[in-house]
Amino acid sequence: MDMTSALTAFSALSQQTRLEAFRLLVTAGDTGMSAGDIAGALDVRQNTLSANLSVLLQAGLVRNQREGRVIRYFADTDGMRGMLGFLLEDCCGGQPELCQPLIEDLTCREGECA
Amino acid sequence: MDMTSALTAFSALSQQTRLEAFRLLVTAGDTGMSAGDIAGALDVRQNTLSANLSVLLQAGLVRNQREGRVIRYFADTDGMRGMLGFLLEDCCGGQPELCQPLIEDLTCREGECA
DNA sequence: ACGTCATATCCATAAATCATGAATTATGGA
DNA sequence: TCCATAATTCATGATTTATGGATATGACGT
Repeated sequence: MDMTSALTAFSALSQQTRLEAFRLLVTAGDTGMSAGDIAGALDVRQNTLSANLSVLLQAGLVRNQREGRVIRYFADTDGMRGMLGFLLEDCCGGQPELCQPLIEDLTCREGECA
Repeated sequence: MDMTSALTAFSALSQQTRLEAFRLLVTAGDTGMSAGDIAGALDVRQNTLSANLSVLLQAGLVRNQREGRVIRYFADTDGMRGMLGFLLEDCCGGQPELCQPLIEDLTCREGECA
């Protein structure tokens, strides 16, 4: 992940509809959601959502897949990882004590996870 | 962290000078950097950088502290944590298998850290 | 008090971004 | 082939954002 890609990713998440859509897809996990369902859930017009999804696509934060008439979208884990890695890159290498508690907090609490 | 704060944070990081400044501060850790040093390192005009730092401040991603004539800036770990937590919120709760590898990859490898 | 250095703020202009409506492509069923 | 549905693309006007010059604040040394 380079500076330009990271900027594109952060920029993509800096708009309400896109951030909401992305979080929806993160929650949906491997199941994903169709463009129409996302539009319905967020109460946004179809073309507006479509434009926003394509921004997320270009940013590498979501993937999509045609299923008949429906186009299903998924959060792209690799894209997220790249973005977050870029942000924290030298934090971990240079200043472990800054990075460690941050990671710990993100990790699931109380064994809820895995 | 609510939607509005998260949007402000992502928006703050979606501009090159600000993203560079923030990463610089992440690397600097507890030492922080003066506004002037940041401007020098990034080769940006003083007033432009000042405006950008104030955006990062408002977004809760950096803190600052006056030291005589100099104003020293620091990455705000709590702010970062809030932003990332918001982004991954229901990923962890709802779909552990999506979240876990992401966290693992961010965690320092090979015991380099801590 | 004065000069100077380090930052911040104000203001105007240039540039980027966003939601919308209209038109378009692609798919599946009758 | 014709129609309806799902989604995208395009052009536009409105809003937002970035930048640079000038100016203001605040702190230090003399």
